[in-house]
Amino acid sequence: MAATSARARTQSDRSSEMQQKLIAATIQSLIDKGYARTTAVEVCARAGVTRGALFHHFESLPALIAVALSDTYDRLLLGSRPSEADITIEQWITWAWSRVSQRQFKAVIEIWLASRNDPESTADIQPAIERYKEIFTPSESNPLYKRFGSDKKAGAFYRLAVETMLGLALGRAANPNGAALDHEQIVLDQLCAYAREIDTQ
Amino acid sequence: MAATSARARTQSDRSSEMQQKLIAATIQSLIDKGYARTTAVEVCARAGVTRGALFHHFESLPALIAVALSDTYDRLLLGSRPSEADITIEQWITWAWSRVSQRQFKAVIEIWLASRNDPESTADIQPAIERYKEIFTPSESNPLYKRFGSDKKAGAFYRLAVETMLGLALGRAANPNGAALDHEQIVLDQLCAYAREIDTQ
DNA sequence: TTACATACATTCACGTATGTATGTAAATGG
DNA sequence: CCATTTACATACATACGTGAATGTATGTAA
Repeated sequence: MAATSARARTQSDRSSEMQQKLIAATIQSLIDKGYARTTAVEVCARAGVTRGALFHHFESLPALIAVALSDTYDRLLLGSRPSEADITIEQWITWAWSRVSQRQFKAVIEIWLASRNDPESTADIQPAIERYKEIFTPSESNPLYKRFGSDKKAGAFYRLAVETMLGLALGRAANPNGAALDHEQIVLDQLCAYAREIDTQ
Repeated sequence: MAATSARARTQSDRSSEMQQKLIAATIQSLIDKGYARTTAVEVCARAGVTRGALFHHFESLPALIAVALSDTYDRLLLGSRPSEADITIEQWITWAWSRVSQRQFKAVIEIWLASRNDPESTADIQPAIERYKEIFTPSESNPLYKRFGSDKKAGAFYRLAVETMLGLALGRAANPNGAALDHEQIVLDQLCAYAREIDTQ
């Protein structure tokens, strides 16, 4: 009953479905168990497959993690990017925090920190990390920054706001169940207050 | 030539010297190799002793890490706390960053994030983590906060500044050799600018 | 100097992770 | 419809980390 397209299950369908299952299981494992305990056994158990499937589609676990990171990147940050035309800094903060505060972002932080210490995986994962950082790193290729970067103070505040939100995200990641810090809203309100100062200037 | 007090090496001397050696090796391993690769084997190799020594003085590796964390806490943060009498917020930021920017702080972040995911160690380490957070968490027991917390805006900024510095510290920890981010100084300058606004109010 | 406690070193038994080699079922193409 | 490839599962070899058991050296008190 379930699969209406059950008959058209081509090889390439099986492949991409399996890969998506493994990617989802990887991210969830990173959130639940952290980087060190995200093993091939753990990921495959969550996906309901054997390690044979993983090693068929990916060269190694770090290779899978790298793909999972890029996938999360696209899904979380690029998909819903606000139009750069007439956005205020306050609106940008609201948008950015709505992304960074997602549970999936803990997976990103885990990878940032832990993969750096893992020589077996750093070669695979580092390129994906660099891609990730671009969106928050002001540069000419970043349309949002071009909007704010012209003004010196706005540019400095842009970078400050990013670091503040990363600090809050780190606090969530280090908290038992990823719960928000008590003073999270206070910090965000203060950040928005500073943003409005610049917006109304 | 080295040890002038070579003759007075009592048992308790040997113990505390060994414990200090193990603590130092643990912190350095956390900085160099991260939490997951800080094993009992690794720590003992750095300290130049066998695992027998470690397990003689500490119940387990997590227990040693917990002690190392508390030790770093005292050394890094409590030792040089500024006098709360007439400090400005800008001075406080300068002091706090001079602490958080130390390489040893990467060890703290590693523990914050990774030990949470390690059920074997969380019972040992969590109490030490709680101790750590107090100094940055505004509360009645925190003399620095009492100085700023009376003013609502100053209190909000205090918390914001902490999160911003933690974000910068995370960036350093995730960087190859713990190098500073390119825009670190820009963010700190902006933070100080906001601090002066409140100080001169 | 004898008797004991403390401080370590050595060894081994065990669990768990990785990578690979081999087997089998499901698609695809002639 | 059969040959071949693709997609997985199973089994095994290897490596590494932990913890406990046991052995040895060094300090300490009678």
